[in-house]
Amino acid sequence: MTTEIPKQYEPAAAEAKWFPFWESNGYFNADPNPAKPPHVIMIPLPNVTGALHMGHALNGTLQDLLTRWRRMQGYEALWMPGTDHAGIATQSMVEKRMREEEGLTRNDVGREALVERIWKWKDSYEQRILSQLKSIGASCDWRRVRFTLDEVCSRAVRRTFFKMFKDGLIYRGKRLVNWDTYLQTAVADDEVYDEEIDGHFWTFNYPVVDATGTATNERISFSTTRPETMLGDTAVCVHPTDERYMHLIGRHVRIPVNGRIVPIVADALLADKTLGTGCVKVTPAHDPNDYACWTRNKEQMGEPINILNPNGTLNENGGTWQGLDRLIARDAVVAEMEKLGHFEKVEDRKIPLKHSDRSKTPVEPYLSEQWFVKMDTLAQNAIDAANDGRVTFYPERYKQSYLSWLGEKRDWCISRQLWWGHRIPIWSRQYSRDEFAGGYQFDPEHEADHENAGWFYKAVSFDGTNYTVRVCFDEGHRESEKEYEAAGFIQEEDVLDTWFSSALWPHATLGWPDTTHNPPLAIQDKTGEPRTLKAVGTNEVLNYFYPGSVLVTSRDIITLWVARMVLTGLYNMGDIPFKHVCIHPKIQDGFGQTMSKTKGNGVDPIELIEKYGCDGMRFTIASFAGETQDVRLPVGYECPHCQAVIPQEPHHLKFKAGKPKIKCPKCKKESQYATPNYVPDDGEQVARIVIERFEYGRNFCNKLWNAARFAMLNLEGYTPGPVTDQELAIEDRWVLSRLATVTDEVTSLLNVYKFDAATRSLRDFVWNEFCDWYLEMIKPRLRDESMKPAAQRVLVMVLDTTLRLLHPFTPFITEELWHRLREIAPTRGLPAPTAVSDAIIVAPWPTGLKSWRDAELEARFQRLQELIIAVRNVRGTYNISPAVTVPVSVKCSDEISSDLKEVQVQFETLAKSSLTAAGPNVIRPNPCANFSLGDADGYLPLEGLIDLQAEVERLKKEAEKLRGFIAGHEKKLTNKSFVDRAPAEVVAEVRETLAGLQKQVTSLEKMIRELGG
RNA sequence: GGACGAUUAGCUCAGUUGGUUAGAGCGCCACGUUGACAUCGUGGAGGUCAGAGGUUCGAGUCCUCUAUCGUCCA
Repeated sequence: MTTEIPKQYEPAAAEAKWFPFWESNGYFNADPNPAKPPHVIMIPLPNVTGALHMGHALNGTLQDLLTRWRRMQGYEALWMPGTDHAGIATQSMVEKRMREEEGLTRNDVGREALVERIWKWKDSYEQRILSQLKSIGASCDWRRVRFTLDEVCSRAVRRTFFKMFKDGLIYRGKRLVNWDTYLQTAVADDEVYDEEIDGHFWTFNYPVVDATGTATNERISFSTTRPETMLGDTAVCVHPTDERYMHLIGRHVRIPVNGRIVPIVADALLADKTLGTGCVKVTPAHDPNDYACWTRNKEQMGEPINILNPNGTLNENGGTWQGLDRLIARDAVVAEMEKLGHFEKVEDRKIPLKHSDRSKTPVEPYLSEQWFVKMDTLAQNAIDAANDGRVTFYPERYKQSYLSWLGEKRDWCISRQLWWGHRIPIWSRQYSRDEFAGGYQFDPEHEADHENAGWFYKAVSFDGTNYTVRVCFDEGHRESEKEYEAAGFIQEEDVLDTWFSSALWPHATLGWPDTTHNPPLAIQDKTGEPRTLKAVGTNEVLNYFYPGSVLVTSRDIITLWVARMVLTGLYNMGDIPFKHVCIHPKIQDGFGQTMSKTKGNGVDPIELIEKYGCDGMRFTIASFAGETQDVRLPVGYECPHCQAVIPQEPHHLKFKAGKPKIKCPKCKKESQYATPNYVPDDGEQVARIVIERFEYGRNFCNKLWNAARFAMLNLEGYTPGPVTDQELAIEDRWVLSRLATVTDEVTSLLNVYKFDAATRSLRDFVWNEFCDWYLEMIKPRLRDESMKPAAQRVLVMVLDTTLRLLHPFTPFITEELWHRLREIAPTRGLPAPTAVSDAIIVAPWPTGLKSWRDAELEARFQRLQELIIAVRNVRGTYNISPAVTVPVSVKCSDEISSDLKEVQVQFETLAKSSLTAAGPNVIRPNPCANFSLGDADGYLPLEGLIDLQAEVERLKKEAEKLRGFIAGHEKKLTNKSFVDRAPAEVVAEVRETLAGLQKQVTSLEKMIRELGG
């Protein structure tokens, strides 16, 4: 060994060294390779609105873990990286900043300039995100990085839209959106927030009319907070079983302010008998609930009536009030109703109102023209794929949310009134009936040629007055597009929903729809000749890597994303995009709130990596990823003055003006603290974020480091060579048996994505078995020249296998140790050694250890451990100085005694004691300290060191505990139904345990008597 | 309103198909720096498994209800 081995693991050094090593050697790259099976993971593309937090770190860690594991197993393992343009979120961030910093709106700068600004934003965040991913050790094929708006992905979007339009799956329809009248755009549901405002609650009535439209004496009363919407009413609605109104159902009322006659409909979902008058007005174009009611009662109500212009003023349906702002019109309508005698009362009321997050103004529900994808067949295909098991969810229960959402088959609204995104590739023009009949200016043959060539599709619709011609082009026909533009065709202003492009991610990133070339690499391969095969005229990358293996994501996008990927994969590729869907927990802060960018409670993984090391972070976070629970990470701030940890409180997360400070309760000093809301002053000592749970992983890494350090310090003179059965000590056979078991466990746990159990299994093995017992037990042999070679060989083999098992979890430390170990022991293994690989990242995953498993030996070994622990227990109880070696004699069967003699030397190493005698004839010395294990009784003659009175008490207490135990068992056995009905082996087991307990308590009682107790 | 999940030690979580008197890490107490590791070692204290019913020979585990929390969909 030439290099010093530090006493502490230094993560930063290993991280800086090994990531570039892996990347520059091309170990992350995956190319079609017929000699290997593929394993493919597509990253859940992070959006470019902001930096990653611990939720992403968990997601990334698991994908990397799986990728590294499969790579070691011999798969051609591709982990495809990339980012998402996230339409509305990104555009609104940029618009907001532009407004705040320059006072400009998007209309001031125009479409092109805005989009250019957003690209700049994207570039900087994408870089940040990708570097964060690299910091967590992500072994993505970085050459293949994609972005949903890049050329490759855009082509896929364009083709999919074209195909769907041509197949009649895309149509134009009306939909209620949240309309921001200030910014004059629709905003998504997650871009609005609720706020209570002071408002009014008016009650009016409408006169009921007879068949001729003449008012009767009856009136029907209702209440509203938005009287102006009366102008758009298309019905009033009552509950079908409301006795006050049942006789009116099917009759009509007249809206006094505009004279329109509308029906009285019955709808149990909208009307509530117990609220107010029990009757409500229905304005489908301006209220989501009313709109839903309209969809159920279309035939009676007629078309919804939109009364608003995009800027919030009344349109032509406002009659005399046309052009007035809706709020001014509101007063006018109230006054008119009062004048006409239909006003009943008004009261003040707090009204919850949706506001646009972007303009902070109230949004209006607004019926607008949108583009939709028909879901019936598409959704059904995706449902079938999950039902017949082509797509499997882990854990299984998440299949339900997938199925129930798809089962609704609600058509997918894909248009967004934005500038950042894939612009809808439809050009349209209206023709009057005469114009259209007078001949169509494009040569039909010309169009037919385009259509036959497969890149052009035309759809004509007629609304009774005008014809609308819509044409759709596939990608790559700009000249033809220009021809149509010259003829007055205009391209749609709207862009596609971001999810439309991310739905194509699994095949778009592999180059679809280009089936004749491999997809271009985003970054040129620095490792020389790429391994990509050079067959001509096919897309081998797509052929080889599709369908993918597993999608790793969190449950909140099962509907938005997972379902849609399956649906488009089936539609475009005729095959599912991935076989497994692994749903992992969500990361919450200490208050049970999901970490998110908007809440400001996100913790940057980089902070934790700096503090706990990348591997420590990964190991900890992998230990969270099990079947059920979401994970809480209580956050603290470390006082820069005294290092005390100050727990985070909710107010720390609220945005405050100025530089927020935190006061340390211990040293009473104040300091600025790290939050996503502001940047601390330069040179200021900042209270950094700490999450103490991550010490778990950091400590584990340090333990591993030191175990390996110990091993390497004791490998002087190591020689490779076979190890014979005779050379294997009991601890060797035990540790190998345990290692074989753990290897099996970890492998099968990873197969079903139980990362938490896998980390536990590994930690327990490394810490509680390898370190606590095995390393201690081989110390004597390592000091003995004749026994050393075999001990070293076993030690090296166990360490080697352990490192490989750990590599997917903790890649950096294992790579570092692998290289250090390789210097000393480049050839190793049992029973006969072989040369090891250049790097652990490409070392084979451990297999074939089964023959080492020996359950009987493990049981014998466990008896030895219990004996050692019992001795330690006595030492602990009497606080015997570690400097003192205590004598122990053990009364036991010849069998146990022979095992004991084999490990006699271990009593010194493990319990600082000397085994003076063992066997059936051992006589109990008196006075002494005692323990009983049932089949082995131990005596420690410690006159002067122990308090006999206390010893009697201690044994009595122990016996008492056992008697309780025994009572429970006896009770069971005297219970006839238990003996009769429980399975025989369970009854036998209880009998056996009881016998052992009785033996143990008998021994204790004897000891107590002999001590005079 | 619907669906899914959670509630186990002071904190954060395990607990496989029901089967000894329920485990881990951190924290806490005592002792310890002997040549791998104080980011450590040894020993210890600490839980009527949210509450109430039920099924069963036997329930943390299965069923019903209640309470609280989380998430998604309306």
